[in-house]
Amino acid sequence: MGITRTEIYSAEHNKLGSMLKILGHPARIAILQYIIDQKTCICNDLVEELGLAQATISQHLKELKNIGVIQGTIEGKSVCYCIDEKIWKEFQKQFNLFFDQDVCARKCC
Amino acid sequence: MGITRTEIYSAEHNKLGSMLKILGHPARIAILQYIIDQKTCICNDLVEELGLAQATISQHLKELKNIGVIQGTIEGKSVCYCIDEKIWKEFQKQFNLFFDQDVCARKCC
DNA sequence: TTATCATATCGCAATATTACGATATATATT
DNA sequence: AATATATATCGTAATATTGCGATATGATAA
Repeated sequence: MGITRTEIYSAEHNKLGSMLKILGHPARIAILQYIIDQKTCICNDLVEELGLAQATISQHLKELKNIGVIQGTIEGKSVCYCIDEKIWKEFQKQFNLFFDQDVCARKCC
Repeated sequence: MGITRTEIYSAEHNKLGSMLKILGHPARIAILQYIIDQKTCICNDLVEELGLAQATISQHLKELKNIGVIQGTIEGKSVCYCIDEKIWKEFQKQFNLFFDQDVCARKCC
């Protein structure tokens, strides 16, 4: 136990689930918001901005990179992060495909 | 460590984060999809449908209830679950408010 | 009342996540 | 070359999550 039984779910549900899971942390939402606000890439302003340790920020950035919503390019001695617009919009689309379904109950509730 | 430092984030980010976190599990997505498909309420068809133990399904249902996306009403000896349309749409709206932001990078990437 | 369903809760083991200090790596500056 | 700066990775402690068997609860049926 303790391990999610991904083998019993559809690929779509696993994919959507893992994307939502990664977004489901306030630090990662705050990081995304900061990147969006600054428009341009940022580096370790995040450490000061959020008040988390540098190692922790780096770890969150890695997870966001893993699902593809951000990308980082090396800029001199720092790294420039920005939103990957394509993945961002694709994810939003998938989310809305799920949420646009008719959720009206028939019998009870 | 090990505990998410919610005190350093805005209420909005914490709220959005916890909603996304709960949705970020394939079992809970599969449960929601099943409720949507059946339109009417269901009970422990989910145990057969998903192949998870009854205790596990019950726990996932509880978490979905906690964030308000589903509600359960007692129907004789079983419980009728359905989507709470109001919360559902409200959450979709909050999600899209976040994702509709202009994510275009200025300088690099 | 007793038996039988349906669901919830408890307790626990396995595993995952979060956070951080320490250290590694890689580039820029002196 | 030596130093400084920015970021990544490692190792680890604290905590959270997942899943399940066992048991409790609560309603219906016999």
